[in-house]
Amino acid sequence: MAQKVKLSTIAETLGVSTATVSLALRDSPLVALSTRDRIKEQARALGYIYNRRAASLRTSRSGIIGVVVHDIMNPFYGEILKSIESELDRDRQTFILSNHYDSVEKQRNFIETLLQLGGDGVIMSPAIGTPPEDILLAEDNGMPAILIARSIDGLDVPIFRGDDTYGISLATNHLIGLGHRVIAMVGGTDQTSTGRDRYQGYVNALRKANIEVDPALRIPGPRSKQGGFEAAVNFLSLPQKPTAAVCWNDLVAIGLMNGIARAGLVPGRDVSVTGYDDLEEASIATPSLTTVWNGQSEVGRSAARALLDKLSGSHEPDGIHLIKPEMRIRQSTGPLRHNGHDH
Amino acid sequence: MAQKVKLSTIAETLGVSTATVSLALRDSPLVALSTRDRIKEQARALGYIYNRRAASLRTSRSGIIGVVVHDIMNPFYGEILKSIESELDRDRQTFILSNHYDSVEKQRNFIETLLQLGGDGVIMSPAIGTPPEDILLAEDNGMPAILIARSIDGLDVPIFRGDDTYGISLATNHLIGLGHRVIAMVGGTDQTSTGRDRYQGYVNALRKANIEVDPALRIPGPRSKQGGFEAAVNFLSLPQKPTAAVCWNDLVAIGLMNGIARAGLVPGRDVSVTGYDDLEEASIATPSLTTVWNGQSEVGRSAARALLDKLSGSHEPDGIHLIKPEMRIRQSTGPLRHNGHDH
DNA sequence: ATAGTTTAAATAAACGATTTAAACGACCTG
DNA sequence: CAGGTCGTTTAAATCGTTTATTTAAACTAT
Repeated sequence: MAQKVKLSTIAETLGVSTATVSLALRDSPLVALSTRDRIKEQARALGYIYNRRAASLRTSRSGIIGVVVHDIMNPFYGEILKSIESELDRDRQTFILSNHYDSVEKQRNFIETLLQLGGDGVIMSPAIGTPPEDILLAEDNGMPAILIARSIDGLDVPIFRGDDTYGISLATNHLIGLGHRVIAMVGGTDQTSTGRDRYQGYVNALRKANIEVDPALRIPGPRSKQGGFEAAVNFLSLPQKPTAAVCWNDLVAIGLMNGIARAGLVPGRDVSVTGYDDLEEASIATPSLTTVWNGQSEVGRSAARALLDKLSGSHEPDGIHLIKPEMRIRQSTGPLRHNGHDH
Repeated sequence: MAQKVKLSTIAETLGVSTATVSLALRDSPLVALSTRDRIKEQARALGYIYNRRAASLRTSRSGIIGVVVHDIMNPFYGEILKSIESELDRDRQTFILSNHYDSVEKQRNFIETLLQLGGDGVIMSPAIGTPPEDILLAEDNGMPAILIARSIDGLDVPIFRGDDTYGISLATNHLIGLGHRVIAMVGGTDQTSTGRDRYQGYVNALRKANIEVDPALRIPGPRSKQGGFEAAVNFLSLPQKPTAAVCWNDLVAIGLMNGIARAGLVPGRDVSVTGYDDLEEASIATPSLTTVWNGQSEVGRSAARALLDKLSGSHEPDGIHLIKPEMRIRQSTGPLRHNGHDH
């Protein structure tokens, strides 16, 4: 490796000061145009590489933004991340990604690392049980946080997420409209705000239609394809013989449909299934999945935008921002058939 | 935000020098044990946050490792990333992730950013058409690179990947063993080393079984679930009426099966389908997918390990490292049925 | 010509850590 | 008691930028 090229290398070979070089490379009008060109040309010729840690030590702006979610391999977060990425790219910000797998400790480690690196801000979907202090740690050290997808009680930090209560009621109403009366809810957990909101939305819809809410029709837990697949056994052996399932998300729904198919029943005909999120995959599943679009791209885009705005001081995006979900009707739901699915 | 706490803050409140504090916090035996304890306690009490950019400016080691792949949302890379993550975590290295979506330019930007941040090393699955210079840019600036999954010709950099030629021949042989003679190959591209290797493996297996290779049985292109789904139409209208398909990867295979099912045929009975990679999803697909395990976890783990070893100077992992793939037989393949799949 | 402006470049002090050589005191030892 | 050793601490240089302040040169206007 050749000797490292720095500002002073350029300065010396050109007989100017490092200050001039620094200014010139950032196109400051304080430097004469001709000098600027000469300097830039020389920088290129020498293969100069800007040292951001030296710069940020001085300026205390690193251009680094952290993003931490439950699991980046989960396509729901994947779609959010994609839109965050494209928004941050536009502003030439580097983003550091991490999973917390719902471990508060792993999440705290990440925040600490980010602080050490001088991160400018952080976008996060907080781990289950995140204490407000962990977020305050970031804020108190000058690193603003924006929440996505999940809320934390007792914390005044901007948050962007879908309107879960409303969204799940859309799905439930759709099934009720098709004549279903025994509707199970598969997956999710009461430990997150999202989990509580979705269950509430389901309950609300049933009540409004004068259908009695039977807690035994709730199969909590599953949040993945694998989970939905395994829940099928459980679902099919419910004594109430549900004719439809409102699932926690698309993954659970697809897994559940696979499980149902494995048992010899036809999802969409014998049992109606709804998903949630409207992942790309929903439309190519067999049968294609009736689901609720949860505004992933919108959530990611606005959260990133909000953070950038906050950093540039243009305005404070405080409070909660709800994205309105939309129904997507496909083949996995159909009218109630009176012969049911006796097996 | 309270006044920022730095080494000198601790030093002053304790009446020692910053040198002592620096040494103490890193547990140097040069500092008396009692002093060390006093200092660490004070650091905690004041909420001191280590400033890595200041440190790395001096030491030129940042603790940052870059990882760039085609698309982190692709579960194949996801599984690799997961094992890289856990290996790097163990060494308390921060990793910065990026997609290049096969854009050489995006990839170069990433490498440049990483250099600016003083990245210690980079693990990458190079974009299609990556010129060797782009990798050398990293190496020449003291940032060693390790390749995964894809090779680049004319470059002497360690690489870890599955043995594609061998792996795909396993799948092809499996189908031949079941009696199939008209076997299509769906997906992939000749633009990557992987693509060429897999096609070669397929051709080799057919030749060895004295089956004529018909180039028209190759449907190149698809690499995603969506792609496989769309390729089904194409596949089903081939005049040769193939009874089996060797797919580029699990995603294509699952998409293809969905497409086949949509056309009223039963994958695994009317048409045999093999995948490649053995993603978690393969076993819960309907029907469960016969596929080839491609050693993702192994690739990720060893690549990360190799980089860490190289950084610590313990040893150079030069050359190519091939992971041996293994067959996973499930429900999506079955013996040739002589009534075929006329439709 | 002279004072006053403008423009261009240079000087030097940060930023917050690490590290090396030197200082210091206490404690031997012959 | 001069000199050496050992354990602990520190002063000062350094890493590569940015930026406020100075300085120098070049115009302008009177």
